[in-house]
Amino acid sequence: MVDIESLKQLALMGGINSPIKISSHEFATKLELSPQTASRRLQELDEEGLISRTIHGNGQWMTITDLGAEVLRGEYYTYQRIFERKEDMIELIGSVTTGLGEGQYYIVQDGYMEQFGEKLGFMPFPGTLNLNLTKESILLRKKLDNRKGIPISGFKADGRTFGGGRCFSGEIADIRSALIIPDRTHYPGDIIEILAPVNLRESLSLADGDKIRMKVFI
Amino acid sequence: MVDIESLKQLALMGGINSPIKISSHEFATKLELSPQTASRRLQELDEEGLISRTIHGNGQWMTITDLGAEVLRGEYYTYQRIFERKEDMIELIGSVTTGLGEGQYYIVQDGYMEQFGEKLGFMPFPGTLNLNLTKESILLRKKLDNRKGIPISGFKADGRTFGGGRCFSGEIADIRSALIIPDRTHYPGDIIEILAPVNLRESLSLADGDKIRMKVFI
DNA sequence: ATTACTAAAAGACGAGTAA
DNA sequence: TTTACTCGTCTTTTAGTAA
Repeated sequence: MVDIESLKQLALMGGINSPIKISSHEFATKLELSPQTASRRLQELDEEGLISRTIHGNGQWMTITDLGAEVLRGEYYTYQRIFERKEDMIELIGSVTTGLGEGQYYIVQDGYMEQFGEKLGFMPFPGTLNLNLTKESILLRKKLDNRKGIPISGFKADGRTFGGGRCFSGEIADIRSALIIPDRTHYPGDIIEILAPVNLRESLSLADGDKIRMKVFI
Repeated sequence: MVDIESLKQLALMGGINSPIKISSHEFATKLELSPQTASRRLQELDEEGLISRTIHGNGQWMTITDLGAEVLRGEYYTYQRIFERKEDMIELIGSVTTGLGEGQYYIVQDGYMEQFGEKLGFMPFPGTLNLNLTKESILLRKKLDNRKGIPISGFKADGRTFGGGRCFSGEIADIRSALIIPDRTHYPGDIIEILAPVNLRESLSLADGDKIRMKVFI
């Protein structure tokens, strides 16, 4: 179990962008803990790669690593999910289908992955799950057409252009996931592409044709 | 220490607005804990008044109480503070002064209090701390004039009208606080009114004339 | 003053069990 | 099936201490 509490405290002290100097004793006071425990917690965060430290005789300088920031951001997004849960939530139902295999090529691009990590709060498994929507869901899905969603910017890399798109947060069988809609989509409206932190096909033991429902927050 | 982890999980399951039915075993699975521990954690949350339950033979219905939601929201705002920390932060310096005593009358109005709780993430102590700004700080404060801040809407109650205003989150001596600026202020620009979850005068042992600095996120 | 070790005290967990 | 108790075990914390 990650000691999110200590990490959060360090972030509040400003350690997320720049190194901060702090002694175990100071830190202990903040957390209402003994200096020994504070010291040990910092050691543990260090060992887990969530912070990096340089220790001096009179304290230690530390920064929250990218990994640490990612953990905190994930936590932040969890709360966002709790409190920003829109009244409007649609439930799309569709059957699992095998896409053109293009999805993977696109989403693994650094230019996309970075944005996903930052804006969705998770690093997607490098592949999308495609659902062939039912007729009712196709109509429901259209609601998304005039929603902003979470914008993903286009970029240039390897001498070519990658287009932008929009994401919508959601859940599949309680797994946090996101629907991604490219701005210039080549898919008709009856197929959706889904990102998740895990391989949904494996995690949920899905095969082509299986029906599954996805909650989408709009 | 509050078991924020369990509370968060319940919120994710939807317990924040409506009662949810769940068994210790289900809950244990989610949290990767034994049913015994899950059961005990729910008991504790109940005893602390963070959730309320009605227990049946085959599970229990529970809702997160207002107190519980407040705790979670506080957590949410903490992360907001970490991640939405604006580059722009100003530090206002001023000396403690006794206001006209009007502040209290206004802010205790339900119409305001509800908004404070929701938008600031804390329930303010029913009274404001007034600071008489230094010359430099008066200039700095003007930066806020063209910032949106956190809008507080006006309302009608008891047959009269209460005006709106803007708040700016900040910190005084590490205590989360907020500066409040009424839309139609009667104060000149050299005095600011500060809200905090505690009585700042007492907590910080302040007397009139004491100099103190407040960080304001703009 | 630090950090961080060891060992004792405190607390959390989960198996077993009753209702 | 539940919830929730007791109790042994394991984990975490803190006091004491060294560097």
